[in-house]
Amino acid sequence: MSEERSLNFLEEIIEEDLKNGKYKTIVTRFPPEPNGYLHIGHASSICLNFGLTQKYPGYTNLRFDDTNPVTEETEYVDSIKEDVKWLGFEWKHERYASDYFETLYEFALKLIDKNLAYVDDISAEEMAAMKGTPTEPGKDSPFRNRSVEENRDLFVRMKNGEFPDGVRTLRAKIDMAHINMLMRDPILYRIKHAHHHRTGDKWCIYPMYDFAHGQSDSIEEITHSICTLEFVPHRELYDWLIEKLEIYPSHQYEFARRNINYTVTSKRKLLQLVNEKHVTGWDDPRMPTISGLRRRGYTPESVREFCDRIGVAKRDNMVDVGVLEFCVREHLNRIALRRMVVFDPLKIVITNYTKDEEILLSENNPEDENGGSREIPFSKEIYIERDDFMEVPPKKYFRLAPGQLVRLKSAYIIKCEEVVKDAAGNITEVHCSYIPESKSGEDTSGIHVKGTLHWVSVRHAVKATVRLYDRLFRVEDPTDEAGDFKEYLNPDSLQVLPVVYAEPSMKQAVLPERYQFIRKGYFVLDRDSDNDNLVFNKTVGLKDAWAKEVKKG
RNA sequence: UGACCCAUGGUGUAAUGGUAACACUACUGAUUUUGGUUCAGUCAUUUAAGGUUCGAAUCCUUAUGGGUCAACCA
Repeated sequence: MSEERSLNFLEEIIEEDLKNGKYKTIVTRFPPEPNGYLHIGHASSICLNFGLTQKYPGYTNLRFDDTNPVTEETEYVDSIKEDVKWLGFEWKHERYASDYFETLYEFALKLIDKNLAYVDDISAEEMAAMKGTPTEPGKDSPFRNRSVEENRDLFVRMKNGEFPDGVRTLRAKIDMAHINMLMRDPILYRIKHAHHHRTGDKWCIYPMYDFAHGQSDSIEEITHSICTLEFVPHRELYDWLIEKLEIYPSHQYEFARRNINYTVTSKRKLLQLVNEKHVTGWDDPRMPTISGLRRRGYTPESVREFCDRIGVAKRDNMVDVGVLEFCVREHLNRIALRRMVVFDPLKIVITNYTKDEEILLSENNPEDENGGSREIPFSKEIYIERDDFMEVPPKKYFRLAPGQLVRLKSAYIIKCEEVVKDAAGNITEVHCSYIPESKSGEDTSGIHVKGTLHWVSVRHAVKATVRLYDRLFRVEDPTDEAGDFKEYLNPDSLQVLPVVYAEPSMKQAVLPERYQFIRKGYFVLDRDSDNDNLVFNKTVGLKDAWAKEVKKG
């Protein structure tokens, strides 16, 4: 039973650290900024950080990187917590960078006292101009050599609110000619007279990312601070600050963010889609957000499985959504209740059926022996799917056609006898005969048919609404195309079928339950449902070999 | 015209100097009361060129390609 699974590069680092005694336990953190909802890319980071401390001794904190009050809101904090929990993880401590504002302020003072930070009065424009370029060194600010006393005085006054936004900053004194642009006297604090979602109006100076993240890691004694590749150049500054501050040495490690095709995973872009109403909200089922996936019907298990399968590495990647879809199908196939729902009805009249009705039994899930079964009423008039009948069938079509036999799932074999049309030539109904000895479970007819159709009794059908989703974008990588990424939105990403016909047991449909509409796909009840109308979201379709066959021609 | 990161099938991830593996996709076929599921099978001389070595995807050099860095964002 020894499942030899190779380690990813972070696990290798950790095993090495554990083996050589560098650490006895490890501490990681998941550090979102509460300025948007979490998306599938964050799920990878969550699974990674929490997964590591499930595998190795230690724990994971949830830390909100809330150092920019103008973009952050409590609504986001709440959604993030909900999403992490939904994914199935428990954090040890819930922390906020804002918990540390006082300490961070002390840290800044310490740097000033060591003559490693100074207050600068130049404007943002001047600063940018003096920053240099990757190939040219920057220039020292004329305020770079202020005395420690003056810096201290000015910084305290910045904190006390004596200056308006933007007129002064606190910068680290490193090297304006440094080859790493981030080391060219980075800004540590800026003035923002803004209301913070947690500290209110207490502060008017706020630390920058580089003066908050590593310090928070250090305060929490995070051993392995894992972030994405774009922070690689920040590591040098991360280490410099920890060294100069003489605080707990956390270490930063970077991995490549996971990209998925036909969607975008950037909070900024997702926010645009929400604000400009291209979707109904952060949890629109088409969104790659955790809340969108949840509403779409994805299970936490399937999302975790996905993250596990795509792994972690340092190379750029573009994961096919097909993997995500495979993961939900795999899980849903095991747990979803099978139900029959006809989307586009064609009425079948079984001419030789003389009973008023009868109750048939059908299994809830063929994958689950203990899944039980439910009752389905059968009668003389039923609906089948319009495209399950063809007057002139192509080769290899084994659904209903004139003279052809077909089985109605969990019921009888029927034979098409007559096609009824209206004056315009449209097929209005199809008359069939049934074979009484072919009843499911007690079939003595000896007849074998290739096709089995789902159906619903006309008289007993329950009306419902179904929402079908397609990929949000028409192209694999919308951000890689010319022009605005929104030009590449898929105009047909949502299709609503206001009325579909479901078997009566669907009246009992409940939200957490997952359903497979036989031969259609997986569906979940949406919160927009009410007593008068059930609304279902399509999570993902079934694999469809026939559709492929048809496409091939 | 700089620094840093990266390069293995269509895709993602392994192989940690000893005859390239797993999964997804695609394609075959078998089973099937879901054209689903399940099962069996097919699909790469590891970006290139040198070098080290008995032996290189792995180490070295160079080239090529991709990515990142000049927000008072994170």
